[in-house]
Amino acid sequence: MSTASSLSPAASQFVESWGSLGVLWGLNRSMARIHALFLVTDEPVELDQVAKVLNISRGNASMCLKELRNWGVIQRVHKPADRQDYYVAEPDVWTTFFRIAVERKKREFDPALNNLRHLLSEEDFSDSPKTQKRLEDMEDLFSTANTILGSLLSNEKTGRKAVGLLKRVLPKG
Amino acid sequence: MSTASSLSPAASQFVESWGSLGVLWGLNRSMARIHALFLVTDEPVELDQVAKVLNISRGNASMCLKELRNWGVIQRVHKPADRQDYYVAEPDVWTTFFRIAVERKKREFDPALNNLRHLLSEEDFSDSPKTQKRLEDMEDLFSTANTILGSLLSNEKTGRKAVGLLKRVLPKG
DNA sequence: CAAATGTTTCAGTTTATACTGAACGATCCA
DNA sequence: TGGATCGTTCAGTATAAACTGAAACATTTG
Repeated sequence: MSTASSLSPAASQFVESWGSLGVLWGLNRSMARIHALFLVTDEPVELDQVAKVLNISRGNASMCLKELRNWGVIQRVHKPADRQDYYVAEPDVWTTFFRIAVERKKREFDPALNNLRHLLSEEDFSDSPKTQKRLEDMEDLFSTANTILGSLLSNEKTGRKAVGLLKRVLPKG
Repeated sequence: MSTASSLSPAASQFVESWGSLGVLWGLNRSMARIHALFLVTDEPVELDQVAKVLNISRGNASMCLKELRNWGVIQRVHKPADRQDYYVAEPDVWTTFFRIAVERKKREFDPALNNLRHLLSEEDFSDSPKTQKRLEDMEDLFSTANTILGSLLSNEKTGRKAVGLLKRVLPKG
């Protein structure tokens, strides 16, 4: 698709679109653009190329690459007799999706649930039955979400099966 | 729980925690704090009280209340012989959850999917089979998500049943 | 071990988002 | 009809998030 140093118009458009679209995944604009670049590039790419092609600073590129690696959606690779770091996208988009989901649950959902549980156990809201009920329902909702997410995300294979099953079993919207 | 003009320490703590936690739902801090205020308050509350109790401007309170109403998570109510607008939270937290999910799909997911489909149909990425495959997989992933979400969210009752089923059927994380 | 090459960090800056409060418009009531 | 009450809007301001670029750090090689 793309050469090492510039992008075709089509690829470029994809990169920019993915930039906004990536917010859905929880990536910021630069991270999403970089990820898109890898998605449309077969060859391993190194930091300088990323910065140059996307017109961002090396510092930003470095931080984003690190973060994308933390999320497990790109990998660092090396070429023989070349000490530069190259990066490639995780080839399987479903794996990518699951990795991000797992990571976001860990970073965002789990602390929120702990916080909520802590609040509801420490504090006494019970002088109003209606309020009490609502907060209990809220905890139930979060706990249920936790159970389902935990199950779907504990194991990628299980998750994929469940997704396939859901797709077949659910009535058409 | 709370009187009309101030909050108990417990309620106050809940409001502040929900403020950060609400980002998970897609609300900003003020919206989440206001929503939390309604969750721990039985009586209908009016704009001035919201602004005063949460220490935010009337303008901000007004905009947030409007937005929360758009999301369908609070309702406007009136007292006889009183022309002020009062607001109460949707009492059912699952309904609240579904309304927000429906709204976010509409606002965030659907346009993203359209964008992606448009890109993949208009542009030709096919000179690299690997890249082409990845983009097709991506479209498949989004389409599948669309089908599942559409089904779960098309009807609240269906959605609730599916959630209950999932909870029972899935293996423990 | 010094120079060259490649990577990371972070203080300062830019950009995007959220918030304020005064002005305006609408509705009610004397 | 004119003042009072209540709600909304929006230009300006504050806060938070993202990004830059130069300096520091690490690694390799002659």
